[in-house]
Amino acid sequence: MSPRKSVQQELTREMIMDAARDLFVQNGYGHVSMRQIAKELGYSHGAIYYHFTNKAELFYAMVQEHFHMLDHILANIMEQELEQHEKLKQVLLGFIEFGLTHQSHYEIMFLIKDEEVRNFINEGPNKSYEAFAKSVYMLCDKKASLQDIWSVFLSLHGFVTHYSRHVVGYDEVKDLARSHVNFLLRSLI
Amino acid sequence: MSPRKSVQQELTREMIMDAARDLFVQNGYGHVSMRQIAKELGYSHGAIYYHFTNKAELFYAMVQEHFHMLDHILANIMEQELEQHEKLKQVLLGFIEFGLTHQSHYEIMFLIKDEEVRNFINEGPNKSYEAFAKSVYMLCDKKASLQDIWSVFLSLHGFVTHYSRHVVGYDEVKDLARSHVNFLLRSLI
DNA sequence: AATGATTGTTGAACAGTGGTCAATAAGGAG
DNA sequence: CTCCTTATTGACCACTGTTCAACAATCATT
Repeated sequence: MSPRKSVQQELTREMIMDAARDLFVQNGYGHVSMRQIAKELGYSHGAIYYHFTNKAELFYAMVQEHFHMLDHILANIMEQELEQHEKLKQVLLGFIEFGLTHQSHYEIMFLIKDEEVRNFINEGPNKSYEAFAKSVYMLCDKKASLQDIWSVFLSLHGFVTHYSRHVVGYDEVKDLARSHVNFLLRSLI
Repeated sequence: MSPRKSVQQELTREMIMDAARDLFVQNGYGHVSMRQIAKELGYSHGAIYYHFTNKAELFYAMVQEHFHMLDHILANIMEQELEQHEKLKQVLLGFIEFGLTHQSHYEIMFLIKDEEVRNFINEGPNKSYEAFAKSVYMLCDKKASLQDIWSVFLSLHGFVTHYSRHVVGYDEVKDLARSHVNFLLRSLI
């Protein structure tokens, strides 16, 4: 039974997440095993369970980062100096771009049914959605109903989900995204 | 080594699919094992592999049935005597109802990323979508663009996907579905 | 009726999974 | 130089999808 490593290479949450992120982005949630991650790091799989209780917890830790990322992207767009209508368009496109650029993370954020993972997801989506909804509401001169904003979200979600499934990058569907957003804006304003 | 069963109880594709359907509807694709299905049937799991090459093939066989079901639902609505506008509404609502009533099947039809399953899926979705698109096109007096119809589909897909994730039945979101459909129709016509 | 070929079922085996846990050693504190 | 906490290991468990040699039941042919 070989012992633990010396302190300069002690395993950390960060290290695990970094390794997991890479594998995860390449293969998706379902196709990354704890043993793979451990191997990548040069540790035994048991070690990971010292730092994370679960596969689910490990992946959700990464997801939290990405909800923040989404919030930032949105906030950035809001701070730009653009015509209101154009800004609204950018917000919706920004959501799609985020979803298709971080497909694997979008998957856990909004797609995974796995109860174990979902147990960790509570505030994340709600908070992000609230920021999204508020932005859209402002950019519509407060003329849009909450239900309509919700419909917009669901419709963007549909776009991302569909093209995520066929593993397409954002660039490849930029034009379609634009057209979709225009379609949605037509009934929003 | 116990031998095979006598002919009155010989295993068939139908029998396997029936058992699989039940388990699958209850637990979703990822949480049904071949051994479970075999147990349900009173056979060893190896026997299933005589009739289906794969778990993926088994489940896709069921999915094909459900694409036909979706087509029928659509065709039924089209045959009803309704005002055009109302009929269009029913088509869109019909899609959502189908998706939320057969969540597990919708999952494989439109959601699963698994390459193995996707290898079997080729014509199914395309054919169904074409029928859907044609219907919508007709009911709009041929005034809607193909891109808009595609956007409608993606938006319905988003609705189903979202509420599927939270395992809600159609009845519980009927009103929301209606509101979503109205939102979409507003920019379609 | 006997023989042979085909068809269908079994269960052991394989490589993989997530997760647990006793054993063990490294490093710090006294 | 002890004691204690902390981190790591790897055997182990129960499970997964899949393969396949062994074998029996059935059908076809002589």
